[in-house]
Amino acid sequence: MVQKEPSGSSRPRGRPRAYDPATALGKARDAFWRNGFSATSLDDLSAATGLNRPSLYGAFGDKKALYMATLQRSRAEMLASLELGLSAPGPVREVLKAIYAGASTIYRSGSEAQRGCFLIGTALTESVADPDVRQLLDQVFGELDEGFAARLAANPEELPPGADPVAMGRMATAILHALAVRARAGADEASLRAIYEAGVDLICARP
Amino acid sequence: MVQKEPSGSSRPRGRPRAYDPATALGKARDAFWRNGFSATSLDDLSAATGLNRPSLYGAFGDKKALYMATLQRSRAEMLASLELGLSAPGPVREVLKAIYAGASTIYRSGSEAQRGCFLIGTALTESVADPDVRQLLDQVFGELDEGFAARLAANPEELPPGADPVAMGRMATAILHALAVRARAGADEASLRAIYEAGVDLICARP
DNA sequence: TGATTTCCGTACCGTTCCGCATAAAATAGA
DNA sequence: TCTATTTTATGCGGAACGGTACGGAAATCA
Repeated sequence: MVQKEPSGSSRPRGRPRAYDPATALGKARDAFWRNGFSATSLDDLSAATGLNRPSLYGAFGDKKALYMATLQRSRAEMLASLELGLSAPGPVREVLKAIYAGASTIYRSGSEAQRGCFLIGTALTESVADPDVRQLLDQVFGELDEGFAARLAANPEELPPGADPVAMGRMATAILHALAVRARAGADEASLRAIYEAGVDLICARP
Repeated sequence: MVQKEPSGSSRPRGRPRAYDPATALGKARDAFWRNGFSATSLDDLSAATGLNRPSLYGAFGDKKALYMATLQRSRAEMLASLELGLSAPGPVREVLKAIYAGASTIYRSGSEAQRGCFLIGTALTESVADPDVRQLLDQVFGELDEGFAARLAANPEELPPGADPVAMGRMATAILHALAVRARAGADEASLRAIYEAGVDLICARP
C-alpha cells in the first residue's frame, strides 16, 4: 500500500476539528491547577476546555494522560522561563531576584484564589501513588538544580567565599519551592518578596 | 432538671465503643497522607480505621470534618516536635540540623513510597478551593516562622553578622518546606541531608 | 453530486461516591 | 428481668464518576 503524501499545507481529509489542542490543554491545566487532579472531573475539564468528553478523550486520551500532558507542558514552560531568566545580563543577585519575582507573579495568579506552582500544588499530592508523576517531579527538580548551579558556577566571585555552586543551586531551588508552597497557602506579595530577598542575600555575598 | 454527675470513672450508659478515637484518627491520617483528600474515599477510610462508615460519621462528622481533624492533629504534633527540638541544648547549627534530620525521617516514612509532610503533601492541593484549609496552612507556617525566629534571636552571635532573626526564621521554614517537597517527590536521605546541611551553613555563621 | 473520512454531541453503561435510615448488639440502671 | 441508651452493622438511594457506543454533521476528494 503506497503512503500518499498530501501537499504540504493541505488540510487533512475529513471534518476539521473545531478547537486548538494547545489552548485546550492550557484550559485543562487551569482546571487542574485550581482543584488538583483527583478533584477535577471530566465534566469540569469539558466545561473548561469547551470540548465534550468524547472529544477530550480522542484528543488526549484518558484523564491521566491529559494530566501528564499538562505536567509536561508546565515543565517545558518552567524550564524555558528559567533559562531565559538565567541568561539575562547583570549581577547574579539581580538575576535571581528577577527570576523569583517572575515566579511569584505566576504563583499569585488565579481568578479566585492564588494557585502557587502547578507542579508542586497539584502533582505533589499524586506523587506518592503514581510513579510517573513522581519521576517527572524528581526530574524537574534536578533540572532546576542544574540550571541554577550552572549560572552560579559561572560567577563564583559573587557567592560567599568557598561556597559550592552545586549546593547553592539546590538552595536556589529551595527558595523557589518555599515560594510555591506559601503562595498556594495565600501569602501576599510582600511576604513572598521577603522570603526571596532574604534567600538571595544568603546565596550571594554582600556587594 | 438536675444534671446527674456520674462517678468519676464510671462508663457512659449505652454500648461502649469498640475503638479508640485517637488511634482511629491516626489511621485516617495515614490514609489521607498517602493519597490526598480527594482521592481517599470513605470506604478507604473505613478500611484503614476499622470503623464502618456510619461509625466514622458519628465519631468525626463528614469527610471534610475528619480531614480537618487530622490536619489539626498534625499541626499540634508538628509544633510540639519543633518546640522540643528548639529547646535542646547546644549550638544553633546543631539544633537546626537535629530538627531537620528528624523531619527528614518522618518525611521519608511510609509503607510503600515516602510521603513527605502531611500538610504540604495533601492540604496544599485543597488550599485553593477551601479557605479553612488555606487558613490553617497559613497559620502553621507563621507558627513555624515564629518558633525558629525566637530561637535564632536568642543567639544572634551564631548568625551571620547583621542578620535579621525574623528573616532567618523564614529561611529556616523555607528549608523545611524544601525538604517536605523533595521527600514527597522521592528524594533519598542523602539528598535531603545535602539540602539542610547547606541551608544550616547559610543560616548559621561558620564556627 | 456522491463517497469517504473525520469530528462532534447525545445518551448510556457499570461503578463508585457520600450520606443516612433502620435494625441488631451491648452495656447500665431499675 | 426489663427498659433505656449508646454503638455497631447492613444495606439502601440519589448523585456523580470515568469511559464509550453510536448516529448525525462537516469537510475533502473523485
